[in-house]
Amino acid sequence: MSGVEENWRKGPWTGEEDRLLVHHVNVHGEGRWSSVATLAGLKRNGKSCRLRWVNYLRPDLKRGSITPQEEAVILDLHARWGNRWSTIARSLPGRTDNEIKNYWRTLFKKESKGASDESTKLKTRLLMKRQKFQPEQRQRLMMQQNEADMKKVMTLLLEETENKVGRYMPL
DNA sequence: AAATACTTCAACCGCCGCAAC
DNA sequence: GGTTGCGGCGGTTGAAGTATT
Repeated sequence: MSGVEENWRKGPWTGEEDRLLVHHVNVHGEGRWSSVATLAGLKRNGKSCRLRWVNYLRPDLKRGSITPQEEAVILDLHARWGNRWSTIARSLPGRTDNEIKNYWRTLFKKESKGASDESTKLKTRLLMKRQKFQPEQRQRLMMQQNEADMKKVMTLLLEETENKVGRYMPL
């Protein structure tokens, strides 16, 4: 314990703070977040800087709502991996773990309220799949599947869902 | 038009694993 | 081998926005 109480800024980021952080990362690259505060002139701790960059400022982030195809991918991967949001996010370029986590929670709320349209029927089916999936099996699968395998799975899944959920109404 | 309920999502918190010392 | 600091992760919160009454 250092015992030193830092008075880091908290709460929503201002435009100026964003600008400073983006500039810093553009010049120095990602990483070494704990030193970003002093280097970039921000009164934010490293975690806060990293989070802001990863979840909001990264240039490769995809804006806009989750597509039906992405939703199907999320549901299926959640059935495989459980709440491993960062793992799921790696299969959805431009989407963050935070975004997926929030989306899942929203979806789950809707689900629990009960609905009968086509899209929710598919969601329910996929959720049932998840419940049947034993933890040991999931563990074994985790050990077996490498990144290349995942890519294959994702390609197949996307093709499959294009056909299955093509009639989805966007949320 | 105002009050209230509900939803969304950015950001924080606490924990864990890992690397450096 | 123990300690410390950092990055990353998942769970949670609460402010702001939106819908409903």
